[in-house]
Amino acid sequence: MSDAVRVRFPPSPSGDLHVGNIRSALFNWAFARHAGGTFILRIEDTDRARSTEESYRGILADLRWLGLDWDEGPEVGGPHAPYRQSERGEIYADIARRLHEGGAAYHCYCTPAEVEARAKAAGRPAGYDGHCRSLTAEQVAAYQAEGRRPVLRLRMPGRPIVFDDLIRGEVRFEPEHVPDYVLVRADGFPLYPLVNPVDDALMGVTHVLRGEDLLSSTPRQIALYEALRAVGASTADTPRFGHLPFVMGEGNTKLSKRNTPEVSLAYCRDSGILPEALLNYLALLGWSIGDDRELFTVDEMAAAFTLERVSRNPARFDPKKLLAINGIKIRELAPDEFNRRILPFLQAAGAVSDPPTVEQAALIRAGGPLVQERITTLVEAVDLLGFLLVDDAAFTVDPAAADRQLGPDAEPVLAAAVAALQALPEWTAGDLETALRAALIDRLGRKPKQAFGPIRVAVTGRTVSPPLFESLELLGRDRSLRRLTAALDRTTAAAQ
RNA sequence: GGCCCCGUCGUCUAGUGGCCUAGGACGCCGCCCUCUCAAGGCGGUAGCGCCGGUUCGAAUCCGGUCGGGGCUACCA
Repeated sequence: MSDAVRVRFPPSPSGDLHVGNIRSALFNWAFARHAGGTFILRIEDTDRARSTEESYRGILADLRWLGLDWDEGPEVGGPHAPYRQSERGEIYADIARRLHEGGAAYHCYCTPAEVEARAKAAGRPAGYDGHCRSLTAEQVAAYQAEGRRPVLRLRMPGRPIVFDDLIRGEVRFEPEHVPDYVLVRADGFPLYPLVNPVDDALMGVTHVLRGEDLLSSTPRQIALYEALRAVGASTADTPRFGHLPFVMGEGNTKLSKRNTPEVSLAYCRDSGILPEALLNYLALLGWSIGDDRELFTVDEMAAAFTLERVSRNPARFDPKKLLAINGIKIRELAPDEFNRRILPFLQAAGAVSDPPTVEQAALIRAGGPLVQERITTLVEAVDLLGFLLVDDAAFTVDPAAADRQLGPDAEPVLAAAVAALQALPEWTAGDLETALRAALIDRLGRKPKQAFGPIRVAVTGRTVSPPLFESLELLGRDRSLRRLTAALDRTTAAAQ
């Protein structure tokens, strides 16, 4: 028996990946990479009503976007294919039959209502009472004559189940709290409590790292592993279990897209969160690298990842901190890389063609560094660079910005600016600054704020922009002057 | 209700009996820089849920209590 680490991430394709899922995928991935083990992706889509092909494709795309590569699973294959449970129906049917024939599981004809009624009548807590554990042939015949169809239940061992949780330590369950449970529905549909451990066993999973919501189902899975071995359906050792703390929403609420859109990976991607930032932030939710450090790459995380440093407390998801880390990661990008990353956002906004023209590419190359340190998410690059990239015909001045900066007061400023700039021999940031300071501050006596505000709005259309003189240089003499005179005309007209 | 898990600044965390008058980060507040917005620099705010016990000594160990969460399906 090899001691190589094998872990898995088993999402259900019934929606977008959210930060809770991703954190779980990340920890499994890091654990596998740290140990030089295998990271398996398995799609739990037995529930056809809730599973969609779209979601399935989305999950693969999301994991690739994040850079969490899997060694076995859909599209990459592996020795235990197929890795989609919807394609493994025969395997589950066979295992169920062997569990039944081997006596580890039995047919139960009780309806849920009957089970509940008996528990209530006996004053016991809800749960199955083992009623059908040893039915006689006559009783079975009678039930069948009634037209009842049985579910398959696992026969739980009548002893405490104790296991050493990798994160929480020893956890113990007494037999009366873990009743016989359903493996296969009356219509033959195999349930999660069967298929999940069966696949783990068949795929040789050695460590199960998952959310703590599954802690109380662990004794049932341990019992199933034992049953599988008892009937000769598997020789796999029971894996080690480790239960990760929850990732919760704000307050003490559950994670929800309603109050916190950032929990959705799709939202993060579309708003310009970097995958490396999302991963770095999520790593902090329930794990620490130590040494008062919290910025690192996924590879550094994998190198350092151990379960001893996983926390037992639930963590609140904090979009503010995600954004803070995103800003840092954006600033860490090499300039070319930064420009490459903002391109899709500029294109989506219609500011740049696909592919960009030579002129657009040059403007992005020159303008990128001006905005890199002033944005928190990549979409914001559109707001800051848009004035530079749009056609003159499409250029507009934000009305609120015009109200604030292009009133009657602005007229002399704009007039002086136009005059000074028309005469300027060299159109460079340095010369532009010298000329404008001389014209507006020295000669007109304006404060810098009052001097440059109107020019900024006239030229960029906004009160917030990249540094003014560099912006003017990039925009070029003709376009700048045209915008300044347009603004001047406007203030003049308004004054009359 | 029963069973299980958890409890350090608002939030994420460091802390594994003396290095803790509890460290870092985000947030927030103030100041500096400054053509806007950022970035950056400096400073500040704020925490061991509570009660007992063990010990020379407890955020750290034990018990209890209170609080939060999960599970208790023929969902996953």
